[in-house]
Amino acid sequence: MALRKPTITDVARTAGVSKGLVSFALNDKPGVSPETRKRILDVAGDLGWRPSLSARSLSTKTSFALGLVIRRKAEVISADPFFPAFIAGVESVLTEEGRALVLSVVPDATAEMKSYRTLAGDNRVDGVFLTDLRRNDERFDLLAELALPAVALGRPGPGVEIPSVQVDDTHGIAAAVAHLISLGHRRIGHVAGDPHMMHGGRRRSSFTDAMRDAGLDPSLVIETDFSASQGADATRTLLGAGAPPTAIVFANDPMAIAGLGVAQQLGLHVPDDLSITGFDGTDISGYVYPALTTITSDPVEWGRVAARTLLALIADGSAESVELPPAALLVRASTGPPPPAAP
Amino acid sequence: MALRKPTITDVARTAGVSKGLVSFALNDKPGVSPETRKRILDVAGDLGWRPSLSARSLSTKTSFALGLVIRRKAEVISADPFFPAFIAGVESVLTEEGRALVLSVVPDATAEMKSYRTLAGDNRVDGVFLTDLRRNDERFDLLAELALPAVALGRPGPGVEIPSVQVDDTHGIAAAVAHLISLGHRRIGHVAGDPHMMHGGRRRSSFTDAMRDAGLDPSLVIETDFSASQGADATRTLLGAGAPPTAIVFANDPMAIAGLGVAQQLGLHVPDDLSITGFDGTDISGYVYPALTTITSDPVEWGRVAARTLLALIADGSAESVELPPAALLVRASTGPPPPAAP
DNA sequence: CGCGCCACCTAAACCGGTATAGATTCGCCT
DNA sequence: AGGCGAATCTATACCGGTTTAGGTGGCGCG
Repeated sequence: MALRKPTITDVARTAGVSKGLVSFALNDKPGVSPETRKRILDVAGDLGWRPSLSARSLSTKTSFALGLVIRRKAEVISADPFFPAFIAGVESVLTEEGRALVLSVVPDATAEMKSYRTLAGDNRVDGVFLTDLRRNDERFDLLAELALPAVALGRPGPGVEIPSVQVDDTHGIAAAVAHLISLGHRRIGHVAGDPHMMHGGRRRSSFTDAMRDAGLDPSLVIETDFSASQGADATRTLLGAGAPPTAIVFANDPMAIAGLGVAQQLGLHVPDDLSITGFDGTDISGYVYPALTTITSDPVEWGRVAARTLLALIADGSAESVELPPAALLVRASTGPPPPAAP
Repeated sequence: MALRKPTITDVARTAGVSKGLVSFALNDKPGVSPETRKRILDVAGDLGWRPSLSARSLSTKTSFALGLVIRRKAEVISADPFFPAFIAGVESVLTEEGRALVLSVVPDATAEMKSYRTLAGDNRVDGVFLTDLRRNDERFDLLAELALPAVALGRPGPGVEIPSVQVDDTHGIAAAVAHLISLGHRRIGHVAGDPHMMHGGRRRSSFTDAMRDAGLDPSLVIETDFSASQGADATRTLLGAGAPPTAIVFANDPMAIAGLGVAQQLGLHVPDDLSITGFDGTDISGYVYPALTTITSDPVEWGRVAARTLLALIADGSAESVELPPAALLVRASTGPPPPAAP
């Protein structure tokens, strides 16, 4: 009756070897004859031995877990469809590797810093994912101080050496603008995300660049915090201006959906009176009416690749950054030619 | 220069006591004189000592972490706004307690079971949250076998002894039906969730009960998996029927939004031609047009209470179930009187 | 034949805490 | 004065692995 779960000592005794040798066999280190190794592993299998994670952690100082710190106010967290999908991707890799994901959701910068410190200090994780990169991100210094391996989601600014996994969303925004221009739009607005975040800033400058390249006015931009609420406000502001845009490029889907709501509330018909594009290709964006033209990335794949990259970084001490396929424009029903009235 | 982080031995040596005593002082156990205790804690503070989590885990067999296993296909996970908010609530409690949340996202039942086994076997967590309760849920037996403390989200069926934290969503559905009836609706449909899930089943039967109590036909119900996609399909089916309903009660917000999209696509005006209610009170539901009448729960609070309950269960070996304030109806613009044509 | 070397394996220290058994001190009681 | 018990503290085993320092035996080679 195996009441207690077997330990390495049980395995050693049963196999008639020392426990050190069992450890060698387990981690296939040299110095164990093939026959002995097989015998040990067989015995371990028979006994149903699974080495204790805590004991391993204590002696190796690794936790076999990765960390993800998300900084979002509780009210806003649900609005962002990125994380659940990203996490699903991460998990699909981690479970195969017998590792776990430690999640930390914090409301503000102070708590965020403390969270990284605790995660590292308690040896809870062997590495972390860095999301929502910001300009002059304090976290880079912190991670260096803590000697905590990290993979960035998105391109860190120049001078930062940590590996990253990114998609080129520039291309997607440019494609959206090109699409709208080809439909005949000339006054195009942009409801941008948080300019302090790298991706917010990058999408915004992609928009500006694309407009300028086309010889159009790139100044119809309103910055937000990516929330549906501010997306709605921004839309109202844009549409209330003297010469409102005939199309609006939103920096994410929830804001686009909120913008669509505002337009409809104002009695505008989308896309006849106003064209709208989203960003992210969330599930729900295909089911609003009209279905949103949006720019799709693949957050699940992003999670998978980021997890593999971080594991490689931890194992090898270095890892190559990865560029995922660029975000692609998915044309649906929320974009069309501008109204005849507007030139 | 403290290169190495201090250990209990350093503290003991500096304070001039044995390390056992330091351990006692730390966990305020009896047998330490007040002065000595203070001196030890002072020294610990000066040295910046933080007890090693791995070492503690090894000797106490507790991990100071809680687990959450989410079973969702990767494609669907983003659609569910519950989890991010719930997790934010859990975290707000855990960070204060110096505990972490280990998240596991799995695609199917097999992986789910394995996940619980691994979490328990590796001693990764001291307890778990049980979400998406199902009828004859196999997890109850599994958790008993693993001797893993758990708190259920929602009411487990009879005969199950584990503590739970729940909101009475019956009340919310009933309120929605009452609201629609008071507006004059007589043919009301219901796009239900997964009947294998407890909350899906309960909302459905609440609907049926409320309708029957009002003397109305409770049979206009279509079951779905809670996804926007199936919500859209169900709406099309209901509206395409011989005598379509004048109002539809959806079992969650994403389906309601998808249903709204379908209605608009069919040229119906909401709420003049069709009234719609959602469920969950997600952020985005207030920004679609018309803003959704919905039933609000408070998933953040739910997370907080669930976390506290699970911690109490782990600490004391037992905990009281908690009933949260019932879900409340939030009347917005998507509900109104039925069209005159329909009696 | 004796030496060195390599392959294989053991013994024991170690990671940093917790827990238990026993030592010491001191006050109090008879 | 002697003894008992409570309070306080020390020494040490222990949790279950990893890792290092040695030890043994067999073989090739001069």
